[in-house]
Amino acid sequence: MPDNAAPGPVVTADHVAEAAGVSRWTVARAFKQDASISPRSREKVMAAAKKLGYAPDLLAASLASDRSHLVALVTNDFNNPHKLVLLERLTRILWSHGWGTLLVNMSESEDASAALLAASQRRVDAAVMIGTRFDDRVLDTALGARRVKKLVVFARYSSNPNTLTISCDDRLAMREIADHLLKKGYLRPAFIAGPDTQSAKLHRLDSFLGYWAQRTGTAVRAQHARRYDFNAAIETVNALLDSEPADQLPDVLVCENDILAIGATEALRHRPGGPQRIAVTGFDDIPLAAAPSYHLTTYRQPITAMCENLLDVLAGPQKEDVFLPGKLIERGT
Amino acid sequence: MPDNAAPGPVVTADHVAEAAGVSRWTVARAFKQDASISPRSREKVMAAAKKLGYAPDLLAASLASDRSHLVALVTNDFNNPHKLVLLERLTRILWSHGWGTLLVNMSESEDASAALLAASQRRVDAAVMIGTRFDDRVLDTALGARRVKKLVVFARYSSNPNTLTISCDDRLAMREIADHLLKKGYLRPAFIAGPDTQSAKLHRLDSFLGYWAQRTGTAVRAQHARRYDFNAAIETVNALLDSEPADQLPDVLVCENDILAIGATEALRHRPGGPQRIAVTGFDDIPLAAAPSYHLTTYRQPITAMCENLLDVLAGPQKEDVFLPGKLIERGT
DNA sequence: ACTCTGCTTGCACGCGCGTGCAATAATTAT
DNA sequence: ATAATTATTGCACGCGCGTGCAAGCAGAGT
Repeated sequence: MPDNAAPGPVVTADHVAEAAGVSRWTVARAFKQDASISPRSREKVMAAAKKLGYAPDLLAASLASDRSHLVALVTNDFNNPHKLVLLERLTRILWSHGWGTLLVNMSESEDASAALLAASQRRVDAAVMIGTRFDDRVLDTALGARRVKKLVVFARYSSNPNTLTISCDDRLAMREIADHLLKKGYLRPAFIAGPDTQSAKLHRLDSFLGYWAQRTGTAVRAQHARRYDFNAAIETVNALLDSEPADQLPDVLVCENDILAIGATEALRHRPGGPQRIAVTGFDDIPLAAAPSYHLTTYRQPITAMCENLLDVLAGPQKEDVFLPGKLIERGT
Repeated sequence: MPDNAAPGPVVTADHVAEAAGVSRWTVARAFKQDASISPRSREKVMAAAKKLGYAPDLLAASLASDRSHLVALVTNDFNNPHKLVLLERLTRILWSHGWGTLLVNMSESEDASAALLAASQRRVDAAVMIGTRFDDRVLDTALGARRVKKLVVFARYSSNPNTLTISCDDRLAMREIADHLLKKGYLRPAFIAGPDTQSAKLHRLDSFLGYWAQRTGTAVRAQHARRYDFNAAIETVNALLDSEPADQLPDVLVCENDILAIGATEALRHRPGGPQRIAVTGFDDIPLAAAPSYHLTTYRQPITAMCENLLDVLAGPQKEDVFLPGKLIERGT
């Protein structure tokens, strides 16, 4: 905390330099992590800086160094509370390591290029698509057109070779869920999927179907919701149940995420013919999943580990795609 | 869309100038809204810019002009899905008007000064505290120490004179809710409040109590939750109900926001002695409030109007605090 | 005392663009 | 046709700091 705030003109490194009796560059060194500077000079500088209330101007630093320490967080799905968890973790961890986060909303267009252009005009060091639907093809043009140095796909998959994926291991996750269901004696699961599955941004559907077939030799029925929200899930579940004879109903609904799972629970609970006793599983472990009314068995993504991987990616040169194991959260199912 | 992406060196205004056969400053003018430039030059410049894939560097522009067109969105409550609605609306509207949004997480410290310092180092033109709890006293030191040019408190109240408040009109809202309840014949409301009320960041509690007393002459019991989340609400409601004789239970729980309301509903539904038939109202109209299981009567804040007011504040000189009317959403209650 | 090594400091130059004014070209008035 | 206006364009300077190198300095070795 500065001893006396200088409400007048902005304090620059020059002022500090003068006050400390050193050159401007020594001031810069004092603020740099492992710069060659004597402890004595650093102390002098820091004292002067504190007195004047100086803090380096990151904007000017960005321009000079060509590294902004800014990353764009790009999203287009603001309906899912899980986004909030991701945002909280990402912003907290990134800021604590010196990265600023620009939040970019691409829900208007479904077109990443506009969002990435905007981000690149701010000179971000990287753009992170967090849990977003997007067109894999536009990424190339967006990358080529403007200098987005790194493009990370977070909590989703992309097969674009210019992109880096950091995600939960969906295949493993679905196998764990399937194993859990088999152990509990369920025999006829149905899968409630969302729109992302269709463009292979998530591998939950095919992983589950494949593994279930492998273990039981039976096929699983899947139904797609139009959007990731309660109401779409309710419609979808009703359509599913309406289309099956009463004696062939599924005994568990495996949902691509918690939003769909909660919608599914709602649908089952308010069926025209009275509540249905069908189990439900979700994915993400949003706070509501733990509420007594749902008590949802779900799967928690390793968000902190994913964020730490992101830090590595930001720091170093391009690395390989990362798929991390999450954790099955057993509740009511 | 650039005709052919230039993957090599970054395209600057100089390159465009050369390609268009004009000076660099004419290029700048072509991109400026109402600059004095002939239509012909602008066309030439735009054509060249398109061909080269040029877009102005906002970072350099910020440094040169001392206006970054960046605003910091500061938050510390990532548990409430309503934040996501606010963030979506704010980012969409601000970006579409040329403002970049820096998302700053201050959930670590409860201390705005660290967050504001970080923001100021990025030279934001304004910081917006969105629905945050904060210590009113630190704002001054934070403002003084570093140049945060404008500080806006969004969806909360602040009495700090150096701050601008843009919020829903809580007083009016609670009166509407009270009127609605009276019309429906409720007689014994209880108020479930959160921690913010204690520091007067919200006026919902006292507004409701005051107005109810004025209209009925009876006092309303209030109970505070420790945090804004389901579980805290569940505890709080159970404590409230346990402390009252069975024949003096409230007939409606008026909750400070939807999170508390949903927790309250959960608590009532899972009471040890069986479900309680007590009505619940909320505030914010989060998506879940519309789910069939809750079908919550609640109050929708005028977010879009609030965002447009924010735009005015960002564009012009400091204005006056703004309190906008929202809308009662009548559902199950 | 002198040289060599390694540590510390100073500095010229540039990052890409905005501002304000001066110079030039296009237009209109006389 | 010439002068008076106005529309358009060019330019020097600076925003605050990083980079890479060269100069300065202290201690170790001989």
